[in-house]
Amino acid sequence: MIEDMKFLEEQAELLKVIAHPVRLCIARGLWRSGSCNVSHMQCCLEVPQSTVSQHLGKLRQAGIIEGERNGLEITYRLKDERVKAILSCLFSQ
Amino acid sequence: MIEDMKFLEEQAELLKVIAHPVRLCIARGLWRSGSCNVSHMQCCLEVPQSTVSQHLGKLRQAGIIEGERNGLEITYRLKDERVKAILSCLFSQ
DNA sequence: TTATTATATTTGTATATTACGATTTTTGAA
DNA sequence: TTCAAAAATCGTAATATACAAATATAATAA
Repeated sequence: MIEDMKFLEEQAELLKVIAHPVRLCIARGLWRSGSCNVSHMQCCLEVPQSTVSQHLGKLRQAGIIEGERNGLEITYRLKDERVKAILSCLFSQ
Repeated sequence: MIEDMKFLEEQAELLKVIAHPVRLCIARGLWRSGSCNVSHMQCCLEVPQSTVSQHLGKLRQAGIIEGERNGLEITYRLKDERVKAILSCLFSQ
């Protein structure tokens, strides 16, 4: 019997949110550049606007990113330290 | 346009394999203890034998674990360094 | 041999995830 | 006001995943 199943489920959930090529790409981009607005992500990723927005929604809901509105645009940035650490495991050198 | 989409897809796939509470529990257990046989995992996890075996199959197929047979039993161990690094991000102190 | 234990694989099915067009909301400018 | 741009949400079809029962395989002992 595992006592901390709840904790394991939370960590698995965190991994699941970044375990998608588009979301991982967004997270890595934010980790590298600091911030980015949605339009720019869209043209980099070459997927429809609604698809990008849905992936951003998942990342946002998980508390991995947060957005700040500047006029029409919303600029996102990474805000989860565990995710930053995982990204550095996967993408450092 | 992202040039290394293939690489991103591989890394996302790796994350997806460990992004499940049972598989994450198995991976963490092997990371902590070095090795474990299937029967012992089963009684810790309290899920049916076929379910444990299917999760082990996914981990094995992804190259994250490998098993060695000793008589009737098979002892697994972690063999992926990236996964060890991710586990230490999630579970160190 | 036959029986038993440990593990893997197959199969059916329920559930979850994903993609994407259409629509809506929010904001700022004319 | 009205319009256009940026982003979010909705509806839904396609795909993937998880699960457990049943069956198969591998190793050992009697």
